[in-house]
Amino acid sequence: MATRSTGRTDVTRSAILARLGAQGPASRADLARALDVSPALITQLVKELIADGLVDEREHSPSQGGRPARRLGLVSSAGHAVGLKIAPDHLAFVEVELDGTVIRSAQEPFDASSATLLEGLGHAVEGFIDGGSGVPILGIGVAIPGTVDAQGSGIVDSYQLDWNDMPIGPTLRRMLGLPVLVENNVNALAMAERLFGIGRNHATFLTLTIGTGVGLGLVMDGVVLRGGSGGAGEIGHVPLVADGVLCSCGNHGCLETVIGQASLERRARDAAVIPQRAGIAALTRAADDGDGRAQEIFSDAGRVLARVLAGVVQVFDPESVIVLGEGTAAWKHWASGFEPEFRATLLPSRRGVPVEVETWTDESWAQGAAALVLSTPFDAVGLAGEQGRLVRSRLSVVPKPGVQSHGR
Amino acid sequence: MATRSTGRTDVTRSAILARLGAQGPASRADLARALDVSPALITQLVKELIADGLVDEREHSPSQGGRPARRLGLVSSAGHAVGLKIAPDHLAFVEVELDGTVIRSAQEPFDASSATLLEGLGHAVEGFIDGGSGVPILGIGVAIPGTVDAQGSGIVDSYQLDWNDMPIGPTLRRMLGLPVLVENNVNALAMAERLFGIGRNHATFLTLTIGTGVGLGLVMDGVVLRGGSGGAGEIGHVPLVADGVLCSCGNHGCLETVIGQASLERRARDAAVIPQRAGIAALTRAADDGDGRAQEIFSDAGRVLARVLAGVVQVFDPESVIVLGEGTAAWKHWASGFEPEFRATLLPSRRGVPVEVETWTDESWAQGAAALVLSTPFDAVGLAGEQGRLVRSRLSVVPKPGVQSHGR
DNA sequence: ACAACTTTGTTTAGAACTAAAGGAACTCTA
DNA sequence: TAGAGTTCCTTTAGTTCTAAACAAAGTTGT
Repeated sequence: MATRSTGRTDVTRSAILARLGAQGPASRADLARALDVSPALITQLVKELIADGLVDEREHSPSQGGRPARRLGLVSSAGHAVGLKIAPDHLAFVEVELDGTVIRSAQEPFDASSATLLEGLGHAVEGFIDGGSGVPILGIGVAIPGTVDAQGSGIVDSYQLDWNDMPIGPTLRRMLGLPVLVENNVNALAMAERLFGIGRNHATFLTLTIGTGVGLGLVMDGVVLRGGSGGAGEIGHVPLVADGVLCSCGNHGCLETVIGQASLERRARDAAVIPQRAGIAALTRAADDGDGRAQEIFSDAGRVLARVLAGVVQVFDPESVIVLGEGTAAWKHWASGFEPEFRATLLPSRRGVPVEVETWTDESWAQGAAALVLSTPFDAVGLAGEQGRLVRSRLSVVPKPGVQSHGR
Repeated sequence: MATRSTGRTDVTRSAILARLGAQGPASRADLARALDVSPALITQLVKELIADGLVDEREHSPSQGGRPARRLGLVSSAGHAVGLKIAPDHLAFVEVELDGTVIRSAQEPFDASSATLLEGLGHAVEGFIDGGSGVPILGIGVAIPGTVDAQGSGIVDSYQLDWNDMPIGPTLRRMLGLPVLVENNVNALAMAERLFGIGRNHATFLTLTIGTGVGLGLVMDGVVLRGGSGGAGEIGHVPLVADGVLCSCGNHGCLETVIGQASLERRARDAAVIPQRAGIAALTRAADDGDGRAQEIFSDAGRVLARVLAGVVQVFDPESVIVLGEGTAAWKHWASGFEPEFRATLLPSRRGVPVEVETWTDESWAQGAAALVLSTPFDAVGLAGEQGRLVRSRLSVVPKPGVQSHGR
């Protein structure tokens, strides 16, 4: 859609902030090149940003053969973002600085099927924010396992949560008076990866998330692809085995029925590799301890995944694949099956595609959610639309540290 | 990467022209909405465009409840584009108007392995242009079966043509003094589809091309995706059969070895459905004439294709799939296997994805190539880069009809 | 037939941005 | 140690675009 143009809001001011936050300190000249604007504009905007207390001048970087650059850094405490991950039985919160570093985090039980879940959710977020540092909150990012309406207003369909047209975005917006960005959890994670993770160095990559299921995030030319109806990346339901096991989606033989967590656990239990009541953690432990049968379960899954993912890499042509999720704890066991099969199945010209594993923590999902907020100043027009503009304006208006003004 | 902004060249002037060309006449208000600029700007730029003879005012459209709109139309003869398709043994040319209509076309034998192929190519294009209508040529689009360097300068690698780092773009640019845009043929076709075909009504869709092989074009949010190294859409080499038939790519059991033209022909010959020396055309005729064995060969292929394509649709979430290529002549036979399998394999929420067949002519490939030129004013910064800017400037400078000035 | 409403198109002041030219601060070469 | 070359940053004048207010040309309701 003939991408936008000038004027209206100060997109570039925010782009500078986002760039400094995401990529670390940089000189004015660096910024001009990176954002593809004239040095003149950077000079002028940086002057304002310094006056506003959002940016400060740091040390000189060594000369590159000419006048040495004066590096600029983000005053990362100038604004914070909150990330929220919604799971069927609990909520996970984080508060992060502009550069993505986690300030604090929390977990809380939650009942996604409760009749009063919307109020409960709102109060939980209020509670988390109130316990905060006093630094103004720019917005709330919410990661959900499911799909969001295309307009990005935050109305959620989720099979896992058993939600249908659930107005998460509108409700939180009304209760909190803050910008709220709702997105599929896998896409949110891809966004975080692009801003703060390995993806920082690639414009076009795939994120593969291994958890209870498998998911795919598609990032092309620096943009997270959402598909026609916000449902891109559903690799878990790629058809694999004709007339295979019945999948939760109603079809038979989806990838998830073969290499999903439940499938691995069942296989392990049937083979008595782990006790009947044990789960994936026990299986991972067994493999770590050298149990050959446990290792084989993972490497078999790796081989299957390899062929499917090779197909996607063939079609999508990414520079890199990044592996994420709770399941990465067992990745080294997956890899023994995955790696040889993956390489052997790729076109010769793609065979060098790196597969990198990102370190995973309990807070990673919520961190991904927070990245939704921090990413908004980045898109010129922006998926984020109205909410993105609100985040931008809050960022620009942020007062000198000290005074707070959340809500409103 | 923080999409660009204002200034520099008159991007929007060209966007107006492209929009009018691609979507037909529209009012000023329509244009403002479509291009996401202010009505004020449209008023001003249209004034200039009318003065330049590139746009004219047409009839009034009926009122929508307020002041009726005065529609604007492109003076489509204001500039032409040339499209060139390169095949191993021949070249196909078309000259099109700004709205994509074909003015004239030509074919010419060609030897892609000749030592003097570059000069030959240049002279062939010169010959075609010189035989033209006298309307200024905005640029040359070249569609090749292979990959182009990421910078878009037009250096080609092609297995089919047996080319390695072949400087098609630089050579033609030097010989002709015109903007030259080189792109993979499948991607060029996707671009044409987006500008002038069924894809006009969808922002996010797949094009499936069936010819000697199968190819995929990915269009998301109106942009043709090229992948990290310009090789996106290689569905022909998705791994399908473990330890299957050896493929030209060096791997075994690629999709192409199962449903590629050569494979169908072999199967038909082995079963004596067609004579030993006959090809796909004979097989199609047999199926058309009611030969059940021929029909089954196609429907079997359709079933296989359905499962692979369902996987891609799962991952990519397009609004629509468009089928193109010489092979569409037999699509109704493919479809009897494809349709039921495709629907049954998709997620319930995707099951309604339309699969539409575009009408196909001998000139379609070259028309796709020409669309490369006509699309350049559309991208804000643009894949097209330098060449796109040149096309834009030629479009703006186009004189009142009459005077010509190609080269230089 | 008149006001109220809607949509289209135009004008004007001002914001966002660029290009071009030049000053500032350093390195390299002779 | 002087000049030539680089890279970084700033200033100035001018372009592209927006926002806001308004004029134009219709439809609809009473």
